[in-house]
Amino acid sequence: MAPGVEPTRERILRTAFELFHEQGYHATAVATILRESGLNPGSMYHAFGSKDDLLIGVLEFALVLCRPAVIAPVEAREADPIGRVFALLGQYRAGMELRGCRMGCPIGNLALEVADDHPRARELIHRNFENWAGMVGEWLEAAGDRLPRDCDRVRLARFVLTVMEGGLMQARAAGDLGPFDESVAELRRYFDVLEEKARGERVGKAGTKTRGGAPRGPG
Amino acid sequence: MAPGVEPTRERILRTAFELFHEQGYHATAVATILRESGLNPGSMYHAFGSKDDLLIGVLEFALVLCRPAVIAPVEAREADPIGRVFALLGQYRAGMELRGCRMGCPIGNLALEVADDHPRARELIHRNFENWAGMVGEWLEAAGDRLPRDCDRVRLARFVLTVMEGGLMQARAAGDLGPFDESVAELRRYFDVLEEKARGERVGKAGTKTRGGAPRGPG
DNA sequence: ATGCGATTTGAACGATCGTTCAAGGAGCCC
DNA sequence: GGGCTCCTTGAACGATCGTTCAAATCGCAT
Repeated sequence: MAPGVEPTRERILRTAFELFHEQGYHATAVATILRESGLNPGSMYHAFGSKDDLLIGVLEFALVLCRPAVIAPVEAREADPIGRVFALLGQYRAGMELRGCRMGCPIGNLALEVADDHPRARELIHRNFENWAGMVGEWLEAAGDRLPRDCDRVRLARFVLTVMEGGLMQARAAGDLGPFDESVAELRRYFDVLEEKARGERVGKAGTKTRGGAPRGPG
Repeated sequence: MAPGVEPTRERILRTAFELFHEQGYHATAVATILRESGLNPGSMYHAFGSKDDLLIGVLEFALVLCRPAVIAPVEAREADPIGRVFALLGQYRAGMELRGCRMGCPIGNLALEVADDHPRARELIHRNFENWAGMVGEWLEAAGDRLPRDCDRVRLARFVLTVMEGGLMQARAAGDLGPFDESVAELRRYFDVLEEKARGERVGKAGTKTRGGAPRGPG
């Protein structure tokens, strides 16, 4: 293959991913995917047995794409683990703003449109969510004692996803980022409370166990 | 019209509402709506100019249905204003459980499927959300000084919707109510914190004078 | 050059999509 | 009963849907 020429399979996947994100699964015709990717039916049906198979491919594609395309940019820009959570939310916000409050989350959209009818797709959507939340969970683990001892990091990470998806949905319906911003603000307030509680736990611990000093650990 | 015979228009609306909820908008064929409602194309196109018009009708229908079908049962069962919030979430949970973690919220589904392409539908979905959150907001207002003074009731009501929609989405993807329950548990914890803070404000107010700024009048 | 599997071409298919409309009741006022 | 309006009937339409496949072409080892 000549350099710079995208392999057929990936070209279809990328095009389909974009179109599913823009229009949804059912509203996207195979003919449109072919036109946008500049390919013929036979090429697509050589790579994917059906439109449903293509959907599965797209969801596997998204699973692979998540860390490099979504998580890594945030980690590059923001070092603080809790700061990263809100930087991630800010990144989705920026995307929505660019697109005029349209489209939202590509996985979330498919979740509500196809999860009930395509068992394999449902499973992959679930894994996309778990993958996303798992990476946020790593950040929350890294936050260490800045979060309360009894705070379930995995659960809190899923909650971040909950707030993001719910916020994006309402922002899209409103045609305005207000509902998203307000949801994130409530989440921020929740995190503030958690961090404050953890601060209390640290000074209590410092008094009885280790030497006194700054509540924060080593930089 | 004979008693007990449902008017054509309402029969179509109810059938379409159910099918849109079960299968989504694009996946539901007009022919299916006609079959399920036992009507002919001409009857439907006499009442609604197009499938898109029917979608609008369904969203107006849902707007009217919200208080009697969703809010009223909760208010009948639970008297405590904050208890009502979680009773409402419990009601959606029960629905999801009955349906084997399928379908989710009928409005939320349409929000992600059609909001971008149907401006009038987007507006009505937005009004459905605002209506729902407005009623939850009334409960939060009624909670009076059980919530902190600086707690924006309207914003918190939208946050409840955010958590519900995000939780339903993940529960559907997981095929399990776990993610919904965990999201609601985090919200419960948030409410606990807010209520505790409000308790602190109440004893502070009863004892010493509050800090600067215009003190609020009696709730 | 030749042979051969992998890939692409693009016309064509049957099914289903949303929609139309001439014809025919149903109910009601005069 | 006649006439008018409102509503229903159901066959049929053109468009578009996802998909197929025989033929052509490409990539490459021999």
